[in-house]
Amino acid sequence: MNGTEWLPPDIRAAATERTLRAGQALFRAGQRTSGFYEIVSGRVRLVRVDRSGREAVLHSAGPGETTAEASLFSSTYHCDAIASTVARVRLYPKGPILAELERNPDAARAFMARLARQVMDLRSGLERRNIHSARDRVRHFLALGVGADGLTVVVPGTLKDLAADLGLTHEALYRTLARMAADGEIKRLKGRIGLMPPI
Amino acid sequence: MNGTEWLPPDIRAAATERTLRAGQALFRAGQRTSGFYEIVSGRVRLVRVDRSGREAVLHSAGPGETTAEASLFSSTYHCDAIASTVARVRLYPKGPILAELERNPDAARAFMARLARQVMDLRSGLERRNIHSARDRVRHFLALGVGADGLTVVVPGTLKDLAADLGLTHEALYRTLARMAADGEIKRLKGRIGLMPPI
DNA sequence: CGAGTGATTGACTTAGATCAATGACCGTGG
DNA sequence: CCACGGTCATTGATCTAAGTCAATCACTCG
Repeated sequence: MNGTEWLPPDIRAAATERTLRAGQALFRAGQRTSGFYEIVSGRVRLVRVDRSGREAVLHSAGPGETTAEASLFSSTYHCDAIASTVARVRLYPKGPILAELERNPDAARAFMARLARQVMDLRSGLERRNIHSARDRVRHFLALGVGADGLTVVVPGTLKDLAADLGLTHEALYRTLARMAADGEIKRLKGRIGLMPPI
Repeated sequence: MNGTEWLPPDIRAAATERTLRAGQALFRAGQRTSGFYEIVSGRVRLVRVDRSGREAVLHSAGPGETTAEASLFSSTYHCDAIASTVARVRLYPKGPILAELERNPDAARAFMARLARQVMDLRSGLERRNIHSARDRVRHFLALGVGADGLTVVVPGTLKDLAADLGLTHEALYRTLARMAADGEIKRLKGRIGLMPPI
């Protein structure tokens, strides 16, 4: 879902890489946009800083994720991008990308499909955050994550990562899973969670 | 930001409206996709139902919002759309829309820009939900919402709506705003919130 | 073999949810 | 014109789920 496989090879080749020190700015608000970025390693955050110096994080992207796609459609950046750690990023230059999207309907369609999918995923994430109970939040995740078998859900990465995704502390997630397992609602498997039919 | 102004007039004209009773399905998972919808009035939710009958809400859209955009790029729906209230919806038929996007680069670009912008907004929403303290969540909202003057933030709709947006109960929001005002961090204005420079 | 990280569980605290009541402000229909 | 029902805004009291701090075990990787 992440990554840039959807880009035609020639465009991908046109990308350039760059390394940032922790705290270094990738771009600043007001600067002319040069394209969007894929994070190769490390983390980069998009922040908006108010007059009083407080910063509000808009997005934080890690390896394999892309950031600042919207910059393709505006002439200047509207926020700062700062490396949170040492980071390696890959710039996909605006001009060639836009030209390709204009010329090649397949690329355009792929890009739109990708964006549409992202919108959906983000919406379900947001919807999930509206759920207050930890247990129901886990249930929501499980319901959306069931594989084709309808019986197991693969846990992407570590449980800690999942906890962050769900907006819970890892302790809260461990406890919730433990209780759900004790109640026979789920079964803990290696890297997966098994769903038990209710009664 | 919401709405469908970006669509060329001829396409907008091709849309058809339809009224749903509360609880009535707009479409079901597995059905062939016919296009995406704009909600004219009422609310429609996208839900995925697991074998055990529990439903997980993916998204809930109100007046002026669009839903199921991703269906443009897949042949069948992957979730159900159910009217939560009596609702009037407007269908933008897939075929003509896709054809237009293919033929007209400007429309395509507008569509992509719109999606990209949505992705950004949703990301900041998600980022905000990662903030635990109600006060910091409000600060995040304020920091992102400052108008050009850099001094006031317009509150879209009622405070209740805002509370839902922020993932707080309305009581919690009222209290937080009251405390922030008492501390001189903000000033309550009619339909807006004034920011006070720190000290 | 340590050092680092994930997984897990316990004890304690707190912020925010929940329940409840009140006043202000509509619009509207008799 | 005003009484009524509805919603928003606001504040108080109480409760609880989840956050925070802390300790332990298992594991993997140079």
